[in-house]
Amino acid sequence: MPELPEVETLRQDLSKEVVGKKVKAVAVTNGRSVRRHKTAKAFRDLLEGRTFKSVGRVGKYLLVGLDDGNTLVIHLGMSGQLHRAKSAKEPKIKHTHVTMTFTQGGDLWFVDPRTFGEMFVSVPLSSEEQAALPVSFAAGVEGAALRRQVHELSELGFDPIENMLSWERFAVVLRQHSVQLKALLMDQHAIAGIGNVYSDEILFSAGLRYDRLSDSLSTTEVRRLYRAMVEILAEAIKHRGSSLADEQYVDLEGKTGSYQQFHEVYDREGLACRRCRSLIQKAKFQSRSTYFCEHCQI
DNA sequence: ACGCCCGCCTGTAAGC
DNA sequence: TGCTTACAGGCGGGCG
Repeated sequence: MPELPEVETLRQDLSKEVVGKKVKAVAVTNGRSVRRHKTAKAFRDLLEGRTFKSVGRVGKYLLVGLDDGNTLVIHLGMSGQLHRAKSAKEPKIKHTHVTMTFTQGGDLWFVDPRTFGEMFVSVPLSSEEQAALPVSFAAGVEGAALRRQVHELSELGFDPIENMLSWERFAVVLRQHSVQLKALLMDQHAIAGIGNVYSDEILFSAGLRYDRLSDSLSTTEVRRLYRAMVEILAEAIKHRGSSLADEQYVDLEGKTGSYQQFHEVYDREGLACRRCRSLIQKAKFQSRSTYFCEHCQI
């Protein structure tokens, strides 16, 4: 479940913990986690001996800049975790699929029970190859250089924290499609980083139903949605993300986030809406659960 | 061409 | 009590 706020929390911690560290050894114990590479050895060879220079993020992707110009890309999928181990002797965590050991000491582990997550090293394309790429609508906005460097991510939409559009341009994105709001918020090609949890929280905060069509909003409603998106995500980052009962999101040190205590709708079916006291509803939307307040969201 | 939905996975928990 | 089944969902790909 890690979405933008959880990934951003990890990005902040990683930039303190691993920037400047040199990778001594990489062990892959489940090849599925590095499935974009032909072999686990190909992945290892691109990482061993490299030094981590920076840690960026686009949407739900972590981008670790390497000293040779390549980028280590990490996506946590549903159940991925990164764990900072003090040493390789620490008790193993079940479902640890990739282990990195640093020359300065300490380990970074990639743990992922459901194996939807992945890691890969992205090598920049030649200028001819790059010219042949389809230009995503977000290209040209601030920060697009980072995205172009990782061509695998060239199709991602704008990041609402790193590269938020003006509300007027956001209105254009909404009017470009005629799609239900929750689908648009979760569409990574349009907006990068929002998943099932935060889409519900943003829509409640904006007072809009999940099934309202994106091109049906008044100017006031567009502004409310814009404000809700920025505020909810920023607030969630401040509280180090959400840790839910089954998802078990934890940070590098194994600590949970605390934003779940501020959730207004997600996983609150049958509980009273804190704004109007009517009961929070649960519905199926595109074979996914959706929580909302029938009274507060129109 | 585009939108929907399955398959990939495992752990947890409800239900019979 | 113990087994089976449903559910959780990000994302790529396939099908309609």
